[in-house]
Amino acid sequence: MTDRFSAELMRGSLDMMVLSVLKKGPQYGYSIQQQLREATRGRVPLPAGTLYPLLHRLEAEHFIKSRWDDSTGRRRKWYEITKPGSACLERQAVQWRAYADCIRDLLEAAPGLRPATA
Amino acid sequence: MTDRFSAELMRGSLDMMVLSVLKKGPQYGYSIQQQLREATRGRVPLPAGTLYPLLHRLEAEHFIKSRWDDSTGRRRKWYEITKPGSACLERQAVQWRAYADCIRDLLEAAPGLRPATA
DNA sequence: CGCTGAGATATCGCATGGCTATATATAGTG
DNA sequence: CACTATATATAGCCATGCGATATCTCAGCG
Repeated sequence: MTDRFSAELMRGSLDMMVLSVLKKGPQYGYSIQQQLREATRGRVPLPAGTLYPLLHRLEAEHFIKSRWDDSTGRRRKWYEITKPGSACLERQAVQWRAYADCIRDLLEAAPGLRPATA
Repeated sequence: MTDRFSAELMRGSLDMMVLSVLKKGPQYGYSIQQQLREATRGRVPLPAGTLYPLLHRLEAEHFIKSRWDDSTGRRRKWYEITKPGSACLERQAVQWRAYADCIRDLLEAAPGLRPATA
């Protein structure tokens, strides 16, 4: 029931997910991972090998910026969404909603694929 | 406004889209391409370099089966969805709806990202 | 009749990006 | 002390969408 979503399915939305988490406030990598996992009831585990390269990419594109916090024993790199990042997120959200509607229409046009309630 | 959706966004749903078109009845490659483009108002153009390898892959997985029609001058390869293909499509549709709901929740949880109507 | 554009399929090679495995280091717990 | 959780990072693999390119047929036009 609550299996994780397939990697190929999530591809293309992961950036948006991470940005949407950061939109609520600064976070460090590990906490983003946890928040996403909890918010999706375990269906988006976002492994470290995906998360960190993704954050580096977003930073290289200036959609987020980071600073280290070495004050505690655990080195943490805090990330914050930038203004271009917010704009990008907004664009992605708009595009995503249009896409979701598009797919929904396609699925409903195919026989025998109506949602369970039908 | 009606730009095509980004490749990365569509990745992971293309198989499902093609299967959902074939669910309505047998089609040949070129006609699948046209139907998808029209049904999505040009936002899913599905170029030949994507379409044909995709069809070969689906056939290798036995989700669709094909036969040539050489009766007309134009060689056409007709595709038909199989029983396993229908089952696969149904699974993908269920997963996709769950995923879409999941993303919607994430986006609505982020400040300033509510749909335009809000 | 040759040219052009649409119809129709196919494949190569590149680019993107998610994942596993691995590495490193600290903190807390039995 | 061993083990788990916290915390970040990278190399290399793998899947797949796309542009470019190649064939071949047919319809229309001058």
